[in-house]
Parts: sequence; structure tokens; C-alpha cells
Amino acid sequence: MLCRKGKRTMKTQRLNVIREVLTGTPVTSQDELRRKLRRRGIHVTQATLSRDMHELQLFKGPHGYSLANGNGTKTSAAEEDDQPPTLAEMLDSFGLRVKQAMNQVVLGTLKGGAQPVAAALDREDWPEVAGTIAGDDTVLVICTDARQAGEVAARLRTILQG
Amino acid sequence: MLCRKGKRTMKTQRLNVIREVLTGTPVTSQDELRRKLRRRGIHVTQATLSRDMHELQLFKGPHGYSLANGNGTKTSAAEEDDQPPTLAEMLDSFGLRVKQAMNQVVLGTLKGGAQPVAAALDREDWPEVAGTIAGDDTVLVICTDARQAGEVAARLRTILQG
DNA sequence: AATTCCATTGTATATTTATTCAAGCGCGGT
DNA sequence: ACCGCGCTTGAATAAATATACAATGGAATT
Repeated sequence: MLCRKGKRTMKTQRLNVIREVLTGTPVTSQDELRRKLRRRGIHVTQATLSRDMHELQLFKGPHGYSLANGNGTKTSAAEEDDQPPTLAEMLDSFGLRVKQAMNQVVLGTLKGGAQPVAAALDREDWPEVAGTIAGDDTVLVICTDARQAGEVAARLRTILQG
Repeated sequence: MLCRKGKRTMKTQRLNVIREVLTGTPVTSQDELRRKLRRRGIHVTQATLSRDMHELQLFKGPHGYSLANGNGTKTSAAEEDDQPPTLAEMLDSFGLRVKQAMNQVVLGTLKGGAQPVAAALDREDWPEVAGTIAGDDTVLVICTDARQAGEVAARLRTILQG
């Protein structure tokens, strides 16, 4: 193998240069990056760059690679450890009471809790639920008929009582 | 070529579903997306998806694809109508699904789409519709009775499907 | 020093994405 | 009607990216 250049922190060194190059000029392929690095005396293969890219958590967008951090793509940047909260957790935090009215279920929550609770409920994707609408402290759950509403209400109560 | 489904809004429809799927679950390859879409009745090839991805300005990062800006809707950049948008246009942009529940119709939309869709629906002033309530991604349409609700649901579906 | 372990890399290859080319279809003008 | 134009798509293929595997070398351990 060819490593005639440096000695110990070869890799971290290279990662830094990559970061620098990327913030400076747009790069649209790993091979292009490879050529740019070569001009700076760093000689690696595309395979290595692929691994580097992964390690640097880079995003590839319409205008080339970018760092997940500073510029674009805040969308899903810093959300790798928390899953969306479960319905049980949400009800535990915000849920207050459950009432049924024909094919609807009215779910009372703490102030500001309706929105997140509804989102969690949507995520569960229960077949009896046609949809939900959330205000500030009340979630309206629409079911396909009264029977299903009863079922849903019971299930919500169960979770709530835990 | 197989296009037995709709006629002209096929594509925009698909783009919306793609957005929805992406915000819902992580997707790490176009082929995976293709399979997910197929389960929803949308059958296209990877080539088409590649083109869609470009059009939606998606970023591919360590955790799969993500939307570049919070939620585009800038799909057609060069649109200068100053008329209030029609219901058909709104549904085309935001509409996802229609469900009936007794005398109500629940209309699922993209995030942030419920409000404008409901406004457009109000503007149409359909006699069967007693009123609408919009949350963030769900519109509840109250009809005078179940029969009318069925009628409204059917009409909405027709518009939605093209 | 010999041995083991681990990190790093290149080569070759598999997988994924973009593009080329040629249909198919609707629309508007002649 | 016919023709041409533009948009959308699929099939095939090129280009780009990720990975399996083996080799190397350095550090730690015995």
C-alpha cells in the first residue's frame, strides 16, 4: 500500500482539508474531490472518500456536497437520537380526559398539548380514525362510526390510566 | 407505456405523495421509495424518481433523503395568478386523502395545507357543506347529513384523482 | 520480540443514481 | 383532420457511490 506521505494523523488531516475544500468550492462528485485533493498532495481513492463522506456526515444536494452543520439542510440535521414520541408518552404528559360524542372522541389535554398529542395519534395510524384536528387544549378525533369511536375512546382511556 | 390511471396531474400528485412519505419515514434509496409508492398504487420506475428527486431539490444525507426547505410548495416557481386559488389547485398542491365518517368528511393534506384548502373549499360555497374546520394538516368538513357527505367526498376524490 | 488487535486503505465489485434515447400522449395551429 | 411541439415516462446504460475483502502497519500486551 502507498502511504509515502505523512505518518500518524493522516486521516484527520485529510478530513480537515476536505471540510475546507467543500466550504470553499462546490464539489459534485467524489472523484472531483479526489482530483482536488491530489493537487494538494493528498492521494487517496474514491473508496476512501466515500468513507470519509460518511464520517463527516455530509449531505449531497442539488448543488453538490455540503456540511450537515453550518449551511443548508437543517431539516433533519440534529435529530438522530430521539424518535418521535409515542402516543403513550404524549398522553402521559398532556392527556386529561376522554369523552365520546357519536362518532367523535374529544380528548382534553393540558394547554398547548393538543397539537403534539394529535400528531402522535396520527402517527399510530389507527384504522378506526378518519382524522384528527387539534386546537390548543382539545383534540377532536373523527372515527368512521359510533362503534369505532367507542373502541377508540376505550383504548385511549386505557393508555391514559396506564 | 402504462398510464391507465389519471391524465394530467399524475406527476404533481406523485410529488406530493413523495413529500409525505419522506417526512413520515426515512428513505435511503430511490428503489425503496419506489416500493413504498407502489404500495400506495403509484407505479413508476427508478428513473422517474431520480428526476422527481431533482425537481423536489432533495438532499441525501447519512439518514436518508430530506426536504431542502421546510416544505416547498414552490413547485411551480413561475406562477403569477393573483386570483384566489381554486379548490382544484389547492387540492392538487396539498390534498392527500379523503375519508368519510357519517356526516363528516375528513380531508388529509400536507403539513400547513389545511388552512388554505379549507379557505378554497369555503369559497366554493357548496350547498351540502355546513362548514369547515382546519387544523394543520387536516380539514374537517361538516355536511348536513351522511348522504351529502358521501356526495362531497366523491366530488373531492374526483378532483384529487384528476 | 513475537503476537494480537484494531484502524486504515486499496482493489474489485455491488448497489444506487443520473442520463440518453425513443416512445406515447395531449394540445394548439395550419 | 394532420402536423409538430413539448412534456412525461420507461428501458437501457453510464456514472457515481458504497461495500466486501484482503493487506498493511502501528500500538498494546505478553
